[in-house]
Amino acid sequence: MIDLRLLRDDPDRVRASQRVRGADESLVDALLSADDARRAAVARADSLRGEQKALSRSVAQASAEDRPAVLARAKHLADEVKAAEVDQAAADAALREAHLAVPNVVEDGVPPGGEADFTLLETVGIPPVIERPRDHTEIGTALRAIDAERGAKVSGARFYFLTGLGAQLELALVNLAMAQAADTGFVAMIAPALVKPEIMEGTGFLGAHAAEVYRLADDDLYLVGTSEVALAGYHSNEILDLTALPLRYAGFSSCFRREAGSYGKDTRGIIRVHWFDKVEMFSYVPVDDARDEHRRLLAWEREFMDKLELSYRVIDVAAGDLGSSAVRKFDIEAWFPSQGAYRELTSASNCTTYQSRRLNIRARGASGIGPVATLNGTLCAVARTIACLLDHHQQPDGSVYVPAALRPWLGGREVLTAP
RNA sequence: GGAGGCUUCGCCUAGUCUGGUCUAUGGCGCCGCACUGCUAAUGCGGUUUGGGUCUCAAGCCCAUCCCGGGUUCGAAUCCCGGAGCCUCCGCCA
Repeated sequence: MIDLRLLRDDPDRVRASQRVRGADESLVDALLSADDARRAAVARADSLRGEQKALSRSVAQASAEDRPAVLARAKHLADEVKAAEVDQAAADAALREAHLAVPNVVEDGVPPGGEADFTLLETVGIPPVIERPRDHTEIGTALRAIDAERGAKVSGARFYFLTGLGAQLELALVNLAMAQAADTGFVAMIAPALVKPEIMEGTGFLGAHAAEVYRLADDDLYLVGTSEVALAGYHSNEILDLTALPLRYAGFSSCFRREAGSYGKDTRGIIRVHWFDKVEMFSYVPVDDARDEHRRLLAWEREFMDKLELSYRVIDVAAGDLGSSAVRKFDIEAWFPSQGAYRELTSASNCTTYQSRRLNIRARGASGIGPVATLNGTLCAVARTIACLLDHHQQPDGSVYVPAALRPWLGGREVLTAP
């Protein structure tokens, strides 16, 4: 939810944000009028309620002969209050709906446009030159690290087993990511993959991307699509101590995505799957520090990429591709030789106060209680990272080079070879 | 899954049976002031959270006693539904 005060004071800024997102500007005016309507309804109900309260109090003191008349008036007033409260509830609901429909106000400098309109910030490393590169599915199958066929047999398309070296590789990546996070001051977390509706709603994933989310109807729970969800919900309905910020968590959890509408995309291998594990960085910071924290998250993501000795590029995602919560998003795309293309491995988003408002997370400081900013960044989305490692570090003899940073977690192994 | 108990403004707590100055008691903590060589102690005052109004200052008003309904002129209090925690029984990795 955006700040209604900002909306009232500077609606043009919100309109401009909608424009660069390619989103509907009229939503801004709908929100403004819903806000006005709600305040009017609240004022009316409040004053009626005040009147009724005063009259009610007088009932006990009224003399016996006055009482019936007072009661009759009070009863009438009670009906009016009830009607005003119905109006207020409707106005509240209308405001909330209009409020949820407006995405976060994008940061200055974000490129306008859609998916293809990103700005290239930097290219790091030189993509390896490989003659007739094989893709990760072929390599992973030969190493008996990935068993996609049995994944499909047991769970369906876009499922897989990591076996032997593949399983060890996941554990190594998770360990490496968690070790880096701990060194950087993050609190390690193993987070639930099932969350309540209000948490899912609060993180903004039930808007435009609702079709992506698995829902367990029998239990009214959602499967998270990213570890960010549980980490954002962790402090929901809390007032944090401003001096205790930043609070930084590194969460490990499974993530689930329906991949609705992605038929035909990345059908081979484990690049786009219904389930994968992930280590995610999540920060709660003072509002003024969000921009800097965003750059820090990106730097830590790059550090991890460098440890994996991957060549990659950093892009500034265009406004139309941001998602409702983020004001800006930096993606790291690593080189996949078999595809001759850079593919997204990590993503760092600054959600400013958008999620914290929805989840009712605030901070108490010297100048009172105020909002906090939340940010998230991928440290390691395991399945896709394994896919990239196999592809990027493949050797002519079919083995796979193991980056030095990963070796301690793989028993010192320098190359992966078929067992 | 079954039975019982509990949930009050940061923490603890009074109030619930018997509806009405509950505009929620007291303690702890915290903040301010006073006193005092300093600290401590003591005294006085303040201290839930959100919303509305407003010269966005004070003030005033409304909501808030786990959540949602209901009864009533009036609900922390009565009724119904739900959640969480605790104890016991059953089941279970």
